[in-house]
Amino acid sequence: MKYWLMKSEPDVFSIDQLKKDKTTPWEGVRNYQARNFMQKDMQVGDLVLFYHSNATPPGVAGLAKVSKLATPDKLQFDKKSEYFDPKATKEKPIWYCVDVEFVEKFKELVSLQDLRDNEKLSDMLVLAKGSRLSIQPVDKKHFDIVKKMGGL
DNA sequence: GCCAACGTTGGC
DNA sequence: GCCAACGTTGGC
Repeated sequence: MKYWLMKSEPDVFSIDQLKKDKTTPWEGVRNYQARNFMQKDMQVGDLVLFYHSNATPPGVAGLAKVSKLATPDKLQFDKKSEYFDPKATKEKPIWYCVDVEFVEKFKELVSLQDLRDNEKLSDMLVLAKGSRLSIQPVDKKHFDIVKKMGGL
């Protein structure tokens, strides 16, 4: 069982939306490192810190879990989508996404500042300077602390 | 809206 | 393979 942090802009897709939808394909990732995590490392049941980026304030909003192994991201074939990739073919897809299922929303958002203020989290990837990766592995010890900070 | 940091592209 | 130019992310 592994642990992850996945970023989403709440204006685009929030944890409340995920709660409503129950599950969603994590489409639109167009970064190779992030794709590789989904395609190669994620297993069904892995737990996810659902992070709101570009928010006021930014931070971890709750928990989700991987509910389906990676399959080709269908938006890469959709000419009307902003995520269309002309180099991708059905035979040789380039982009993959897992399905993510709602688990629980935190009682209160654990803000980026809250994470920074906790010295036990000082080596968390999301706190590293210039860290833009939208999907990151998280140590179990960090996951447990953040979960507790979120009141779960 | 600004801009630092990082990723990608493409000419050579 | 190098690297300048460009594009994107995401905090502020």
